[in-house]
Parts: sequence; structure tokens; C-alpha cells
Amino acid sequence: MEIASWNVNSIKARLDHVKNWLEKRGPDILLLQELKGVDFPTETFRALGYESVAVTQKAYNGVAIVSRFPVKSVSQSLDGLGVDTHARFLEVIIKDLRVVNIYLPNGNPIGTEKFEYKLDWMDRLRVQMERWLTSEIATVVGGDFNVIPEDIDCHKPASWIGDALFQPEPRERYRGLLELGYIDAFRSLHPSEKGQFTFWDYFRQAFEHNRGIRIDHFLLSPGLSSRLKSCVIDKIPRRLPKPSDHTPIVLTLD
DNA sequence: ATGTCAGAGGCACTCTGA
Repeated sequence: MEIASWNVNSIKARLDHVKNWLEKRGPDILLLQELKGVDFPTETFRALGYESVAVTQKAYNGVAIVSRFPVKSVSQSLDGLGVDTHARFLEVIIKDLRVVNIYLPNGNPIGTEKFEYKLDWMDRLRVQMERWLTSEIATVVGGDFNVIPEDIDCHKPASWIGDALFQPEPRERYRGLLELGYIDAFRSLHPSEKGQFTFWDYFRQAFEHNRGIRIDHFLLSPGLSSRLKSCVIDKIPRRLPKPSDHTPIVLTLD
């Protein structure tokens, strides 16, 4: 079972990239983030052999799951006080797995209500993830977490010091999810590999210099550890003309 | 502060978010 995650920074602008990549890599499931529009090209994916579920909003955010296997929709928003008006969460059941796609709030700039929203969102995510641990179904939470977990996950910590993605509060919350027992699939298989990133700024040839950050993650419930086969970052789409600023991460489970 | 890209509104170009 191959599950991929890709923040595409507009599905409309990136549809050819996504189609070509699906045809080439052929994962069973693809989690998409930052669709940036209300129209989702369901028919395009159906023609490629994938069914899809999407939660969208005008101009911003938006997440979708496309799958070769039947998808049973469970929830389109994170539980908690108040209604989340942002399209950032999608929980489905595919085969024997709970598959959760998240686009965690960016939170910049720090010291604003945007940063508070990010922390609140992470607290609510934690509550859900604790709940899932008590269920019989194994859980994969994937997507754009907008968190740089450790110093090793960025090219130069000093240049991210004032950024919401690198603040102690979100990083502590991310570590808290690991303390619950969830496994960071990529880091567990590559414990000390440096320079492994999923996002590079469009500015100043960041990709060419590998000045990036690792913010797209797969967290696995503990029972999946024995099924974890590989987790790799596919940098090829980031080299194409007009790329997303993120590149896909691909998880393989037995 | 800068750098680049995408969408929205509305038809030139600024604004927002990332």
C-alpha cells in the first residue's frame, strides 16, 4: 500500500504535474493540500482510475484524498469548540486504514491571532489523535503540518528563528504527538539524515541550493510500525517548470 | 525588508496568504 502526500499550491495550476506524477508513480492513495479553489477535478482523477473526496473553499486552503480503493468518508472537519471555517481536514476509511489528510495552519506572523489559531488547531488535533489510539483501526495522519520538528529538518535554524513553523510551541506540540506513540515515518527510517526537505521557498533559488525545510509528514499509529516499509521524498516534481513549492512524500506500508 | 507565486477582483494592478 503506497500513500503519498503533496501540497500542490493550487490544484488548478498544478493539474498536469499531478496527473503526470500519478501516471508515473501510481500510488494507491494521494493526499493533496492547498487546492486553493472550489472546483476539484474529480473526473480527471476518475479517468486515471482514482476516486476522490475533497473539501474546498474559495481561494484558500482545501484538501483532497484520491484513491484507487473505495473511500468511506468519515469527517470533513476537526472536532472542537466552534466550527472550523477553513478547509483543512479530511478523515476517511480506506480498506483497513483510517487515513487523515491535514493542512495545518501556517501561523505566520507570530504574535497574532493566526499563530494562536495554529496552536489551538494543534491542540484539537491532539485530542483527535488520542481518541484514534483507542480505536481498533490503524491510523495514518499525513499532510502539510507546517512544523519543522527538529533543527535537522531545516537547512539553517538561524534563518527560521522568527518563523511560526519553527517556534517552540508548535514544535513541542508536534513532539507531544510522538510521545503519544505516533511514529514520524520518514524520521524513524532515516534517523540522522540531513538535508531531507519537502518544501523550498520560491525565492533566491532555495531549491537549487537545497535551502529547505521538512514540514510534510506521515504520522503512524504505533500498531503500524511493523508494516512500515519505506518513506521517501520525491524531489523530481520540484524540478519541473512552474512547480509547487512543496514536493511529494511517499509512504509504503506492507 | 527582501525574495516568488497563485487567486481574487475586475480589466491594470494591488492585495492577501504562503
